Amino acid sequence: MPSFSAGASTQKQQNYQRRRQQIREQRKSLPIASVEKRLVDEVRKNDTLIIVGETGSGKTTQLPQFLYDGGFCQDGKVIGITQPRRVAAVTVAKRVAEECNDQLGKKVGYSIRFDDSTSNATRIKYMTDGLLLREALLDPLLSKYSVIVVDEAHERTVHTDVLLGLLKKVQHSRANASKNGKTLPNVGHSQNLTQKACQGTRCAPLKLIIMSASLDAKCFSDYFGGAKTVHIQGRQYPVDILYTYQPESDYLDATLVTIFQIHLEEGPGDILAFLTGQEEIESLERLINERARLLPPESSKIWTAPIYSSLPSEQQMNAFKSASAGTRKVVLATNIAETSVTIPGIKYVIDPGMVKARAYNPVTGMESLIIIPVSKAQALQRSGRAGREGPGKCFRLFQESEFDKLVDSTVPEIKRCNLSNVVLQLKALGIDDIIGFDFMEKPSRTAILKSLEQLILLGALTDDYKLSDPVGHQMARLPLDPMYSKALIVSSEFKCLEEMLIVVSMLSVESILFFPREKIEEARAARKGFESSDGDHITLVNVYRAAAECLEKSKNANAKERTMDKALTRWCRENFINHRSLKHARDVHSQIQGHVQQMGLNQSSCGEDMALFRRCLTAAFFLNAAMRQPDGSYRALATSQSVQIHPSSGLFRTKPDCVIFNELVRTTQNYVKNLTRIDPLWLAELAPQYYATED
DNA sequence: GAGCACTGC
Repeated sequence: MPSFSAGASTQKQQNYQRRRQQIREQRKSLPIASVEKRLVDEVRKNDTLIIVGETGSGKTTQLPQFLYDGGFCQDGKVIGITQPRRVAAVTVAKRVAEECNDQLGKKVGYSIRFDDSTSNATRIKYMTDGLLLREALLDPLLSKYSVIVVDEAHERTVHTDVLLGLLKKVQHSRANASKNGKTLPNVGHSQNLTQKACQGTRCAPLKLIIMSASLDAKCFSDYFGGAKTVHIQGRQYPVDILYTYQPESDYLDATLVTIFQIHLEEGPGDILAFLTGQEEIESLERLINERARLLPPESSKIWTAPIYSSLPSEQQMNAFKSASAGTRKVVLATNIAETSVTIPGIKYVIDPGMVKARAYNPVTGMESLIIIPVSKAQALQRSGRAGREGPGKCFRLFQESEFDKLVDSTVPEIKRCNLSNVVLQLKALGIDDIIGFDFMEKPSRTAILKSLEQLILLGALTDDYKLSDPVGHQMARLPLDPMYSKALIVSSEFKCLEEMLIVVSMLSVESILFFPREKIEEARAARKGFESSDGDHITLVNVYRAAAECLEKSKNANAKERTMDKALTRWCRENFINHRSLKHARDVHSQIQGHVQQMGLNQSSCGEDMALFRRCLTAAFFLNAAMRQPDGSYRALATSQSVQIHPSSGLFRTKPDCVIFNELVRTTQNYVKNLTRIDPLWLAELAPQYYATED
């Protein structure tokens, strides 16, 4: 026995040494490794540095370690690195912890919503950009950070843009604070918050590093007063770009033809085609499989793998599997494959040049999804997906002259979405002048005014645009759409917070009920069991409670957590409920419950009194009321738009006189979703400020 | 009788 165990441990030791050696070599071979000293020097010399690093440069994993070794974590200070996506924050943190030969959550950790793996010992902290914004509400000077690295800044998410504006301000405040010792200037931040944050600590200047993969670093540099820009080489194989000679009128058909052209004429390697949505993917998949049957028997086979975000995870995994010998994999993907996931084995990319994008009309306040041409940067990102493992080819299904006409980069999200949440956050950070705020790219004046107006109607702002006390402060603390935050506060007064907490949790996630085309009747029958004739909100409460009951039952049977989860998964399958969404809703529920407890809101249930709950829904969502018209259509009262009840609503057939709704989407026509029937008289009674009687 | 790019707190 002793000799055996000694052998095993020697073996283990050898494996360990080999792994360490492998990591050292991988790190040394990264393009960024050769410029470590120069980078650390530049960070020492410059308060703000822009780093342009192409894919594969190693900037995300290496730079924080260089800075740590360079002494930027002295006095317990932390290096924070923000990412636009949760999964990136987690995977990079795990990798860096391994490179540091340390347990995750010690020196290296990550923090994302619902999942915190940091400790007092954490010095290199990966997190989502939205989370850092939340931290700023509690510590406006972000005083524990010596360096903040904003990664993937070129993606220009709303969170990134707000964060950049905020960091610029924080940097000024901290620079002045350290110059003046303890007398603190008030640079936009509310005075008492700033003082509290700096009490007893010396606020050293904040180092900012903006990392971007796009070549267009000038906009970042300009924004930060001509900040120094450093370029780091990437490691990417060459990709041949091919254009069509003629314009293609039908990009779906052109994609189909190109897939078979590659399959029959090009060497081995998988294909990735970018489409705009689920419907296109499903129809192209059918077409490919029909045509694949006509291939000559001696030719190699084609295997299609769809991937888009609402596809259940097990089915998404298909796209990552390799095809069997003699078969070519064709991945049909939405934008999810552009940045969020990397699919191995891709040699050919097909880019029809279109994308489904969110659009916002600040006049009507309506968001919609429209299909538009991609930007140059996006086309570049897509073609890069062919060069991850070897030289590749990208087939752009448009002419080269069309490429030149594309916009350089995608319009930042902040210019095409509802800003209520952004404005509320900025107000809570003590930034009062929103119109004058130094955004990197300013949203339209109309959009800002629209959100200010909405926040006043919700009672978050006073008539002179100040954050109201306590409602505005409470609303800003809740990580929810402002209208949902307000609904919780209202429900506390109506004594039905328990029900409203369930409703806002369920409304905050992707759709809970799902209807597979092939089993539509079964799905409908399953929903009958939860359905309320009063409308969809109460149906959602019923679903949530039934799921909780299912979990409670298996808990009483002393089941282990895994068994409980299995029971719930099965229950979801039987009832045609999206398990991922339900789990997410339960996470949101428990997080928000913590917040409302701290705020001391009245946590009671309305019991069986659903009329009370509907009155509460009316008081909360009065801005979204619609009346039936003689022709059977509806009119949204706030905007006078003509709308229809979406067929997914339980009230689709009933057609009540008056409803409140939570979503207005424009597709083939204007649809309202998530409805509850109400008495029209309640509007004037419960929202007199808005529905003052006209006669 | 319709359908939802992708994220995030």
